[in-house]
Amino acid sequence: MKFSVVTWNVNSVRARIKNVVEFLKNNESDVLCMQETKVENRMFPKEEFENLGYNIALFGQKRFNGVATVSKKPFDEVKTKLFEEEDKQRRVILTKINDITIINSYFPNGKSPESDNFRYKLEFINGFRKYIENNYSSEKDKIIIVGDFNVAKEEIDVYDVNSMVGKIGFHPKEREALLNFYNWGFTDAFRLFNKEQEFSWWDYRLSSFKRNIGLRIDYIWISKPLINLCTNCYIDTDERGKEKPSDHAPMVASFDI
DNA sequence: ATGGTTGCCAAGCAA
Repeated sequence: MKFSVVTWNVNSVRARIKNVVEFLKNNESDVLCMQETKVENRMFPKEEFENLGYNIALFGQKRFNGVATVSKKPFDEVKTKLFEEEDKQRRVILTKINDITIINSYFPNGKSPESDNFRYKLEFINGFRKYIENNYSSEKDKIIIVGDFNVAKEEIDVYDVNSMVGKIGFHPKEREALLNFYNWGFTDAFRLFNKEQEFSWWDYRLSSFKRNIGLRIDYIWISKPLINLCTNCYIDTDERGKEKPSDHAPMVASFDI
């Protein structure tokens, strides 16, 4: 049976609701994980998703951050506040559907490598890794980590390595933390199916999308039992070119479960 | 080039 999981930093779910509803109608996604919903739970546009047959799991806050996972199948478990480092800001929500755990995550941006925000970013990534290694087995558990990780994983994931030296999103310290997290035993689903350079985020400024100046900072990482079940993974770049887009494009992974 | 754009929410911050 086909099972599709989408991650999308929507940059405000209320500002993006038309694009999101249109996307779900066209794609019939089983699970959509949204980041930067920028809305507290009581103000979340629930009806638009319920009308399309989705169950909703929310962890929102006013103005900033906020994550939401919607699923056609009911959730068997919903969990927030997974680890200490993300306690203050609402950035992570775990859902379980059958035997598959999906963790929807919005990693801190980090502002600049000299800032407190950057130290928080590193603590967040390290705390997240600890939570995963303490609670899951990469060999046995079916676990999917998705979201806006705000770090480009490899050189191919940035538009120009030289101009990204020391910059936020590609600083050696955050890459080291991210790769350490990855090496717990994840596989980058996108790279199972795509060898070329592609991006998932383009700055709103300076016509970055038109010039294809972007980064691949959104990911779908899967544990070992899911590798052979994953049938495709791609970035829906067209979505970034539509009217009133998010600065991130959705990424879709399909599974045969 | 320390700019530019978007969103929240009504000034300035975060991205």
